[in-house]
Amino acid sequence: MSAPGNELSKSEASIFEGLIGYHLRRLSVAVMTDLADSLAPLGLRPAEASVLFMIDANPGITQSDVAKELGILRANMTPLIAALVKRDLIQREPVDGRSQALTLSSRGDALTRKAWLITRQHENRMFGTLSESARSRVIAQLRGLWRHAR
Amino acid sequence: MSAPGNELSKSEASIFEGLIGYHLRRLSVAVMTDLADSLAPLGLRPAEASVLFMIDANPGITQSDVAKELGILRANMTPLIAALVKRDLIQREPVDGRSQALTLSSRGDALTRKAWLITRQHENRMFGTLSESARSRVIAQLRGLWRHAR
DNA sequence: TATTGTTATACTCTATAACTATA
DNA sequence: TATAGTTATAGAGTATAACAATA
Repeated sequence: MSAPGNELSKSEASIFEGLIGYHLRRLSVAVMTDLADSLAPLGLRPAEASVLFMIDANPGITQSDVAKELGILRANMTPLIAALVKRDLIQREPVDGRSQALTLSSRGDALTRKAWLITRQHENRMFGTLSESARSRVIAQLRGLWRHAR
Repeated sequence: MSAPGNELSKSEASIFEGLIGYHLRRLSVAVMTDLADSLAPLGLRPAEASVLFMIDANPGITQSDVAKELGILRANMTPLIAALVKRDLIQREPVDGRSQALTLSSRGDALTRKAWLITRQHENRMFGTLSESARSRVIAQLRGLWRHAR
């Protein structure tokens, strides 16, 4: 958008300029695209990486608890988890007759460390112009708006 | 997330707490969901409403210019525009042998006014806790980060 | 040659309903 | 009765390639 010589830029701005939701969505899409591109060399999508981070921080967590934490529907967790098991990134062990405890395999642990490094580099690339205190303020602002919005 | 008595909340926070992208995405999803729910009674999705707003502000704009402004691929504009024409919300008139000028029909104009009102009410509901100056600062912040990110 | 619009296609994300087996 | 996980399915959003008609 807003390409030089594009005569629509002015009116486009006047329509959506005052809408926070518009700018929020536009930034979120750009950031997610960059994260997806950054993780792609590892063969991971953002949702898969977030599942690995969750299991890494909570060894033995069950599939449905990962789903609850990440806001993913249980029905959609099944193929996601199955793909990670098939790639030998995570292991499943029965807790009882229903639940499965999830842990990272050694390959999964190594890949998760790489994914976490890439995610931090991505954050610095996207938000590195902000000071540490500015980042904290932004996060506090976004958290507050989210708590009110949901 | 963060339901009372959920013992995973602490570790969930510790993983993603420092990531602006995480909070950005979470807020964007919540806001978009509210907007979609708000527009649904009109039979409009956010993308369709944004197309109507664009045509309203730029009568005679072509399909591909709407696509460029909104970041929608031309291939995906075809069914979107076709549906709005079929509902008699917009009209197409040939500019030359290739391009089609888009304008709102009287029904489309009436619906667009309702959609705009709903969008403003949605914004006030989501961000009404912010003062006018705080909203301007948030927009400036998001714009700056977007220009750097894309 | 480049642009407008179309068609076909495919992948991802999200969502609901119905089913099993277990608690 | 409620929960964990699965299966099937469907609707959106997004993406690429190839094509016809026109500039």
